[in-house]
Amino acid sequence: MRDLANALGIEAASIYSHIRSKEEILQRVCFRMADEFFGAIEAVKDENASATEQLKRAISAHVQVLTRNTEASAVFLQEWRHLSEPHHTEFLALRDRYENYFREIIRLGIASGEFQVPDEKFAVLTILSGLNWIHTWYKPEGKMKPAEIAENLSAMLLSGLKKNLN
Amino acid sequence: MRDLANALGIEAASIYSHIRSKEEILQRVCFRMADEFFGAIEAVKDENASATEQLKRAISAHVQVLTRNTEASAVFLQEWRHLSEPHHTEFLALRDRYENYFREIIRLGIASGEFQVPDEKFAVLTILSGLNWIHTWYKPEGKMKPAEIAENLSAMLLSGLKKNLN
DNA sequence: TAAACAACCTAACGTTCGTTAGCAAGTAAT
DNA sequence: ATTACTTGCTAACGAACGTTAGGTTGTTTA
Repeated sequence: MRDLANALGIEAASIYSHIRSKEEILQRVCFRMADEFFGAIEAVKDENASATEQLKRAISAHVQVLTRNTEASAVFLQEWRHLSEPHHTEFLALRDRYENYFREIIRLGIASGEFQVPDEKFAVLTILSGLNWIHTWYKPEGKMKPAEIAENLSAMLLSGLKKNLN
Repeated sequence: MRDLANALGIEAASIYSHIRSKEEILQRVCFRMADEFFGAIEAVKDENASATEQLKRAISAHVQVLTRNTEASAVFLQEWRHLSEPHHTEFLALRDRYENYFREIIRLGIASGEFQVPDEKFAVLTILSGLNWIHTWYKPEGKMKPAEIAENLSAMLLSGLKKNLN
């Protein structure tokens, strides 16, 4: 709190004119980011597109949110564990719902014959882990732009490392 | 420290008969795990195998270490940031060296025509992110065994989601 | 058998933590 | 013009933190 106050140029105690507690900050960051992720993914939702196309768009949306808010994303991805009840439970429910977006796409892709996957849930976890690692190395001033990152990720996750003989 | 002492059934102050400081525990865990990872990957090293085979073995070795030490792995993957100098710098150097193992395999695979990759460093990061996410959901009593996890990960990372038309 | 050491204890240290109480000044609403 | 609200302040609270000092007891080592 004293560090935060210092960064704001005010006294630690003054923070409490704006928030009720330290945990409230955590809650706000976590649930605002959840909103951002849902907003982004819902904006690119398109029932008529192929599973491949849907997945590409979802990945792109996710990467955009992640790179636009690197610090809040780090909190969202790592610090939600420290949420107190009932927020902890609520957060996990939201995360599940978000994962289900991806799961639906995978399911659709399997049904349409586009995808071939060892395990559905496992596939989603691996995809999201690849996406969620970005915040640890992404730098806005780096040479790889968000759109390019999304493209590369889509390529790797869809086609893998193996040389494509098409 | 008091929590740790409680778990050990002794007083907090008694811990200091065994260690110099709290940070020493962090250092020991981090560098012991680094040893484990290096040991595992060096044990499966085989210059004569194909890049595909080498990558599969490296992934398997990594997953084995990760699942055999879930809690220490969490520390190794997340808490190294809190290492003080010079250990912080030393740790990063080790991590770089470890990533280079994978990078070499990718390079080899590109040279041999086995792999096709948008960006070499990016590929390694995505692979390792997929591996290092495991500790957040893996349960020894779960139905997916380490060997199976490694196999699924290899399949996903090598071939991607797309249906293989071989 | 004496000395050294290991592993624990109790008591307490100084610091940092999140937070509250109470007050002052500026701004907005009635 | 009075009231109420906002945003900041100083001072301080109790709790928790990592750690040290100094002592006791049992086990090794010389």
